Amino acid sequence: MKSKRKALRTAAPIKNDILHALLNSEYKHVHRKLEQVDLKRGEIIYQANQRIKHVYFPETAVVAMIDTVEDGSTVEVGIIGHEGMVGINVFLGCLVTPDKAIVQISGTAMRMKTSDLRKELRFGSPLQRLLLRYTQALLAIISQSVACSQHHTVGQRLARWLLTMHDHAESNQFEIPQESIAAMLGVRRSGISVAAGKLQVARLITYRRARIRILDEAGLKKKSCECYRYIRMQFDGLLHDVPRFLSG
Amino acid sequence: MKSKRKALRTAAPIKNDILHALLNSEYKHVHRKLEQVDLKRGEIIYQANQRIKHVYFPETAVVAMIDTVEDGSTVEVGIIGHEGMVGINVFLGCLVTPDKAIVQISGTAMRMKTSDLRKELRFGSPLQRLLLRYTQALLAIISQSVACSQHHTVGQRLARWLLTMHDHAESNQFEIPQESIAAMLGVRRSGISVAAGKLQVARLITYRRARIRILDEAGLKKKSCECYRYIRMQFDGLLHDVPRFLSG
DNA sequence: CCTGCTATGTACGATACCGCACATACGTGC
DNA sequence: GCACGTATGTGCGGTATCGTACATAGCAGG
Repeated sequence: MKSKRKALRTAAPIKNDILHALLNSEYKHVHRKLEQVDLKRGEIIYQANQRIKHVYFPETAVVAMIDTVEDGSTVEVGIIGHEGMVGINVFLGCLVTPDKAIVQISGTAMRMKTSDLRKELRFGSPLQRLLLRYTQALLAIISQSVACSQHHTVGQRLARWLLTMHDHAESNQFEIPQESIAAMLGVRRSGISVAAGKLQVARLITYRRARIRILDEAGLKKKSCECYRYIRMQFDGLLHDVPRFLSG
Repeated sequence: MKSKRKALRTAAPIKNDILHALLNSEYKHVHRKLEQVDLKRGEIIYQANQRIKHVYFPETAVVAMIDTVEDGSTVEVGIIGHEGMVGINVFLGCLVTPDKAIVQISGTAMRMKTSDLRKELRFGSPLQRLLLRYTQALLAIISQSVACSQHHTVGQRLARWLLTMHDHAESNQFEIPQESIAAMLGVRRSGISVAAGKLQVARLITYRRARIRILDEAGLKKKSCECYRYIRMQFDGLLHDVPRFLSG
């Protein structure tokens, strides 16, 4: 088992969980349609209502899905890292994306043409099962976001966001200006400045010119709303067959 | 009455859009697993984190999906009427529901055992395609709800909610106390009282002891945020093969 | 009729966040 | 070192909403 995986990895280390979970043979098949790309922070992968050309399986990159309302205000509806896929709408049968997708943390991703994904989605395939399950997690997380933006304070939400980003970055340091965080939470930049300032005096983070360092994860969890744990639980559930899920 | 209902069921009038969209032969097959039930306003169909025993295809009933946060506050994350199915998580491969489902408008629904649905979900079946597509719409609507609760006022959101409910109820009168509306929007009851009062003096609605009547739909649309149109568009898209979707 | 429950209207201080403006700090390129 | 663009800190009046409390109104039952 271990050696098998290792062998596969030496050939081509698979850093995306969905791709990694494919059976060996299936992956070998899918792999030919994949192409590795570098994604840079700020890069816009999808514009709202644009036709989707590729879906992306992030490896080290982290991508945010963003909704924009008529007055130009924005809010993040979901975050996608190595556990998921960007472009779930293709899987659900839609050719355009309702929201914008933007790279939050630079890194690599594997991408595949929309048409190729559709071909790979043979009914009953492991890939299809994995994507159904990922959709389930995404739905749960987005639902929780509705409650979160309605009931939790900017301070709580900032802590939650930092923790989630920290998990995805797999580093306790990453780069992002307050302006961007404000756009994600749908609040003023100065609101983030104040909230981040409080976390800083509490010695939970340091923030210096777009470079954030997490100092005290446990402390941040205390400041954060329950949504962090909830989101974490959803993502963790994807990695192993928890009994709540059908094994398929 | 019983014989009449039986006759109705065999004859045809299928009031749920998903069931209705099934090919004739497929529906005949599925139909044997369906059972019509009456749902009363306030009835709780699912409790959060409970195992799902049945999925529901509303006919005249309208059901809300509700998220509850730790301090007990609630918010509606989605609304399901004759266009959809309650229990989409089963379809996505999960045996429990993350949120509560409660009947908002009394009426009928067809229901099916979870296990039966899973059997019917042969890969590639029309039912599966319809549910994938419905999931897509649901995802889009919930995403929009995140933006809505973040950026729009209670007044706008109330107007949006009334319009959406009005569409689902297919009547310009329905019953619901302000307390429930407040729980849906995640605000205080008195906030609804004030906002509804404004709509009343503007002669857009009348509100008398839980009985709401829509007087001026066009006027309400003007007060409402864009989210109404957006949600409406998503639901309408389910009914016909819009080019954005794969016909597949 | 009175009683009691539910639904609604209203008021008021507290607060979180907004919109905006401005000053300051950092970092890059010259 | 200096200039400039970007990032951050801070302040202040304005407003939406909160939390709470209380009064009234409609309705059902005895």
